[in-house]
Amino acid sequence: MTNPRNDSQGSSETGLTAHERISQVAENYLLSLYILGEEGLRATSGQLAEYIRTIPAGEGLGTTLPSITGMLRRMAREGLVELTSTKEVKLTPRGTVLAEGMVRRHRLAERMVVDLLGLELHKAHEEAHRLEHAISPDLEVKIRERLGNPTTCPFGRPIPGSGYVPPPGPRLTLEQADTGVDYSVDRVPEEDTELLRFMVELTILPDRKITVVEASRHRGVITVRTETGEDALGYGVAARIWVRPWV
Amino acid sequence: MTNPRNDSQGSSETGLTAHERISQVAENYLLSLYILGEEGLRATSGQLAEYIRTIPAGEGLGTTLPSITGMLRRMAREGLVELTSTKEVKLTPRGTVLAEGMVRRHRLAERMVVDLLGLELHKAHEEAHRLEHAISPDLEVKIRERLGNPTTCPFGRPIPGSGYVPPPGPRLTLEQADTGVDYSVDRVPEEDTELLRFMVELTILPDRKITVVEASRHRGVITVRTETGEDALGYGVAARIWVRPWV
DNA sequence: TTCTTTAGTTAGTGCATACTAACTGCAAGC
DNA sequence: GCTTGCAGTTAGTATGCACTAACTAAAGAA
Repeated sequence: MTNPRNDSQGSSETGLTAHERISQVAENYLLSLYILGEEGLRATSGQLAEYIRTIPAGEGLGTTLPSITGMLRRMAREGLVELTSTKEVKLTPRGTVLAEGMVRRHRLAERMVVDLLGLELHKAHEEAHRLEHAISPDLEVKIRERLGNPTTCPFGRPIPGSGYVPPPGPRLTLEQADTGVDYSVDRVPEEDTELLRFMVELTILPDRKITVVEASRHRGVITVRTETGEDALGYGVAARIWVRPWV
Repeated sequence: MTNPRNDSQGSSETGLTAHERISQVAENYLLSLYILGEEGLRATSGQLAEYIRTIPAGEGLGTTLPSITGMLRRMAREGLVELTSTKEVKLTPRGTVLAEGMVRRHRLAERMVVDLLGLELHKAHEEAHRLEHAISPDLEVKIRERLGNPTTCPFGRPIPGSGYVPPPGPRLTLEQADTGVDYSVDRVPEEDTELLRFMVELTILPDRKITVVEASRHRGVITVRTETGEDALGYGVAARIWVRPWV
């Protein structure tokens, strides 16, 4: 058996972490399930497959439906998830705790590689997908301290357990935004490296100002103005960029 | 198959890294073999078992002789090692390159967690054993830059490919050191956390001054004076602390 | 209502990695 | 020169996690 280890690490701090030893594959599943939930998507095997496909961090894929069924069964056996009758996957309380830990470490890792190590933003997500498995409770505390207790990742998503408070005002996508109104970027997609490069260029980044200059629905193009210039986005892309009113 | 992936990352810098995708277990073996070589030990399965036992970073042990035999066979098949007739294990050129990479990342990780994240020294080795598997060529470059191209890990061991030049003068263990002469600590054992705590306390740390006050072979005790005080060490411990003449 | 499509499961396999138990082959003692 | 012991291998087995192929059930099209 590869799994059954009972470390008794136990982070000395907020008591957030249990840090049981589960496989990296299971860790990926937990993280994926958490994020699906966060995005309000139905957590089915199919969705899971889709999300897991975006994890490039190497290992041995695990992307076909049967692999997922099998893995979920194992995780259900371990008490990490429940398979509901409607073919949906639910995190158990225990699974939720572990999933939160993964997401927390993932987003802290993103912050660390960007803020502390100066990695280019578009590489942060992928790097974090490796590092998230390698951060112990002790190290997590140090990273958090060193970063000054950040509450979001560099893409604007909240770090679980960080005391994140959503900024006031409604959150909407750029697609839904009004023309001529100033918005603050809330969060941006993190996994599309090419898109990210472009967004860094145009400073479409969390907390930067953005204004829709023109939305041409029939052309499927939205023109935005940012601190650094003006450029056009497709509706599909615009729908994945979240903004909130500029204060 | 879990293995056969052909990433084409390729660090943009010194050309040190190929970064093929091999399993973490194989990575641990490579690292262990490299270090056995470095210590001048005969790299047999038994030695390997012993060293691997000191890797606490979790996974599924792998510590019995048969496991090691099997793993070595697989690695031989992959062209990472050669099993000589004398029951010794030799790294192939390819294995050597990969092993060096592992050791490099391991020691950079140690530096990072200590110098950049403020982790307590006695935890550094274990953390690095996790992180070493999660550092991509890109990230490695950033870490190295951020650390100012260190040439040794915090325990005084050279970082392969860093341009480390051994300091002048003979290197000897504290056990062999002359009484009353000033030495500079060269390297200290890294895996014994309790011992490390003590050494941190007494500043028996690389580049610090140390003097043997009294060596009492029959009692098996060596008394040393450091910048922070004076205390006694057993011969066994003293034999694992390397020093060089104080300049 | 029947047919087809789609999502998901079950069945059957393969490989990596771990283990225990039993064997071999050399070195050290007597 | 036998015997004992240790180091290491071989045999046999288990588990995790991946895959393909074949099945099923629900949803939509005809």
